[in-house]
Amino acid sequence: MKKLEHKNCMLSILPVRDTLDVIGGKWKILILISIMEGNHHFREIERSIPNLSTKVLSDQLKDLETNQLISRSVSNGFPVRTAYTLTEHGKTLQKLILEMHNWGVLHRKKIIQ
Amino acid sequence: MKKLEHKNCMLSILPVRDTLDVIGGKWKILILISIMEGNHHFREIERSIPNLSTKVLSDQLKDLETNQLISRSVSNGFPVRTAYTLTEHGKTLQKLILEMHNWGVLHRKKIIQ
DNA sequence: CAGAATCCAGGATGATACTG
DNA sequence: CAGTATCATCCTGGATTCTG
Repeated sequence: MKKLEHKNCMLSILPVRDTLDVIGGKWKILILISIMEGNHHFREIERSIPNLSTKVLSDQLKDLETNQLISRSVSNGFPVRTAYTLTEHGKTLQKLILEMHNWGVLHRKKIIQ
Repeated sequence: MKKLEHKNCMLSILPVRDTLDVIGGKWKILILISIMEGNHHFREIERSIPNLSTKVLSDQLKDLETNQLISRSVSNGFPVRTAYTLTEHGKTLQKLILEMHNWGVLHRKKIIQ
């Protein structure tokens, strides 16, 4: 079985890209972690993450909901009260986030020195 | 121990962000995987990843080298022949990439249905 | 409180041509 | 082959204001 020239590796890559689409970017993981750590309301999440604007938070929450990582529930009182929580599917991300955390720590050690 | 209002979770988040800075974005992981799979020369890597332009590849390779994930060696012949390979540090990413791959597969199943 | 609507700037990305 | 140089473009992200 000969090795191909410039092997095209898109097949093995697509799932990785899917993952990055869903949790990559500047804010998505931060928002997920914030919710995991107990922040459930819009302003709560917003204030827990420095430099996060309302528009960006709003956009990102929609994406996360579309990808079924979080669910949104709205109270019927006034003022309106919403709550964002992780779905079961969202919870499957925790292991991956932990891995990313660990590697980040390792990398910082490696680079700083 | 009372739970804080809008708990600020930046401390637990910084390492995750480091990781995303290093391997996030549209191309970095694809390039790493391409090298892992046996593509070592500039044109080889370029052709293995659809829609990747030479400028972007060049930029990204520099970033990866700066972060000590890959190393670059140049032959003394003509035409010039370069080879990119994973460093030991770069290899520590393989586990994480595998996790991302697995989660991507899981997620696609979840969403498609 | 929860978010939508606008508007805007800067960086990331891309296409193409060129050099050694 | 292995890139660099330029220039165009897209798009994320950010500031601000406004509504229910």
